[in-house]
Amino acid sequence: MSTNDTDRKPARGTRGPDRVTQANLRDVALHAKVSVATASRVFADNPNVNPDSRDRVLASARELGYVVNGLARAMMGRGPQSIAFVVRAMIGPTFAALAAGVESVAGRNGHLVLMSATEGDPERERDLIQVLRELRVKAVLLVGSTETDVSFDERAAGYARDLAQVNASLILCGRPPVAGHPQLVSVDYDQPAGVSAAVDELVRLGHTRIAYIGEGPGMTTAELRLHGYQTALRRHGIALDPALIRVAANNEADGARAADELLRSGTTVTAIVTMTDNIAVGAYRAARALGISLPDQLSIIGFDDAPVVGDLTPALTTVHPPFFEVGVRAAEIALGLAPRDHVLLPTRFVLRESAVAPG
Amino acid sequence: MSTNDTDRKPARGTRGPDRVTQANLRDVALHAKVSVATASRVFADNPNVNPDSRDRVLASARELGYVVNGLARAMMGRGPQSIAFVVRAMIGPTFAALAAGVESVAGRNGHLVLMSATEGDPERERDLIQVLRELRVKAVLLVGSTETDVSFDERAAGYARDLAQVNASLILCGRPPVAGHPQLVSVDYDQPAGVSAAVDELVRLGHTRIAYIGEGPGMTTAELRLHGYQTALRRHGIALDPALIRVAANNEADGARAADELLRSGTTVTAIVTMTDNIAVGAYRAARALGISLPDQLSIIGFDDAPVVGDLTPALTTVHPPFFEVGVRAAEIALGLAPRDHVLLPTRFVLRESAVAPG
DNA sequence: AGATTGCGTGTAACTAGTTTCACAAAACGT
DNA sequence: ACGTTTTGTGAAACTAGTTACACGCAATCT
Repeated sequence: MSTNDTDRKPARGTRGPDRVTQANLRDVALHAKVSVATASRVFADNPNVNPDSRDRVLASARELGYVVNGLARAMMGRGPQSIAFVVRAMIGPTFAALAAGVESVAGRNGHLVLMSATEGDPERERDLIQVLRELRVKAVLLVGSTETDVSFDERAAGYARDLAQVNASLILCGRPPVAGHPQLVSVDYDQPAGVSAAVDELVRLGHTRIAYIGEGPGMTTAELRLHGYQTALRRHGIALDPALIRVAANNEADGARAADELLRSGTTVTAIVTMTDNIAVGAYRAARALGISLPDQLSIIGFDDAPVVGDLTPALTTVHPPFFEVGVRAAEIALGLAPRDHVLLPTRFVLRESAVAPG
Repeated sequence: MSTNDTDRKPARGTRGPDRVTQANLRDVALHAKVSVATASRVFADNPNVNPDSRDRVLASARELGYVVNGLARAMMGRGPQSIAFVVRAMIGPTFAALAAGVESVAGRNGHLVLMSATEGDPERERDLIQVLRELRVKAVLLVGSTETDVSFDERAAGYARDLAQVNASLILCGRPPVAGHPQLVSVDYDQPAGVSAAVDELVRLGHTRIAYIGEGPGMTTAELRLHGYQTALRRHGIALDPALIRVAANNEADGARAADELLRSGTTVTAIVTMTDNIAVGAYRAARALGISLPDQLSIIGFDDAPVVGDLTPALTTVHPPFFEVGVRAAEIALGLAPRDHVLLPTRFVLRESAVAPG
């Protein structure tokens, strides 16, 4: 035994010169005069260990500053697993609420959450999923609106296949199931229904000249919300007027620009439904700048129920999407706590001051 | 060789019955008729590999559906490392901006970001850091306001020590350095200076009865911002009136409650500085409800420059903290791209409509 | 008393990679 | 043609754990 002892240099690994080599399980076992197996059992909370040995191992661990190597553990399929949260950009309360929902479930169940942003770059997306696959994450949540073209559908199906290879799953959050690939589970909120509810309310109030401002086609959220507007109007027997549909990027400045153009176009408009609260705020600005009084001369309804919009003048009527709940449900599926079925959560229409009967 | 072949059962590991065992490097090497060492070199992008062997290995890998095991790699100190982002709660644009800053740096440098919430529970915080330590993260960013008592300071120093043991570091974000532990690096923005700038502007406009509404003592952000108010008043030779300092939780409803009590207390108040925009929005509500006209009868200045507050009526004057930049700088230190020095970033005063000369 | 059960433990074989070292063969220089 | 480098490769020893299996010994059961 003593030969074996001297045989082993104090720091076996010949790494960096300054880096004090970390004590490992072997060192602890040796110091506690037990086998590695017994030492391992102590840290794995295996009950079949003599209390005496356990104490010696724990004491040695403390003395040597031993910290279990979670990576070695993970390799054996032990220890906490992780799920990945992949989003286009970490922006705003939407991201925060979704992330919080995911983390709350993961945290409660001893899982870790990896968060990454793709910046909309498919190459980065692909690289990221490759890395996550190598790290054997349990699931990848692909969060948010995505391109509506087939290229995304195929990409996503490829990711799902690749992930399945390592027993991981892909879950889409905040966008609907992919057309040709029903096995690709989606957790979404009913975006068209949300916008339809807004239109319904305006029609009920007596509006017929209802405009829509939102992003142009290409992304799921843009198309779904526009679609909600169109189907609601059709359902009410109101003809779609192309002059009433305007394209704007999802920010206040461009929303203001689009609203300004719309309001100065000469077309009669008594109400505007916007794709997002951001655009609605832009519409407020444009209307104000043109001397249009809100809400009596123009009703505006947003979407997202962002913070503070309820304190605008007039308080913005909007649609509240259950972002936190989407995160929760997606995480539950990711962890196998819920069946792998598509989920479509309802939105809540929030009637405030900005929608009234036409003047 | 054929004996060796049959000797190995197709699925060596006797794991779950349905789970098709993953091909590993040995399988690939065998299939490509090279040694594991050579196969390893192929995936490690080691140039000393015959193109012919490389092709055979890659072909075998494809055929067997081989995915490098990143966990095994990580154990060897290869592959992507990760940094952890630990926050009290994943709420609002503050969290989002900080997270985005961290992720942008980490992502660009091939690192992964683990995000977790403590919910303010020190036990969960401790467990979390233990897990992160075991997983050999490169750094833990402890984000946001923390308790001001010594218990936190000691806890944090303990975390730093524990993390140092595994060559990881602790970085505090959005709170100042810990008093007795200067080695504990902090990345913060100048919170007192931000509030002071708000007070300075109000004094310049002619206000002397300037109230403050914010959280009570106990957390760093609450104390720093209040302190900025107090020092600015003192600097201007204005006596501190305890009746002008009100406590409110950081939300609109409680901000409204506190503002209501203040405005109905009989004390003269011509301006309110609030700890956060949330509270400022509550103050708007309370003032409105009491028939006080904004901004001519009452100036209000917030802090955080949350989205949409610039579109309130009147547009909220506030202080813009560089949250994204804080995240960036913290991540740079975490990755060793910047020196381990304390960072204190400036805030930007955003003058809008809610602060005017007293009526 | 003899058989049976069960606890505690160690050996050795796993998890899946990387890397050092030695050694051959090919390429290059004289 | 001969020595020297370069290149490519494989065996084996590492990274740091877990765990199946066997075995000794003590406690309980017939």
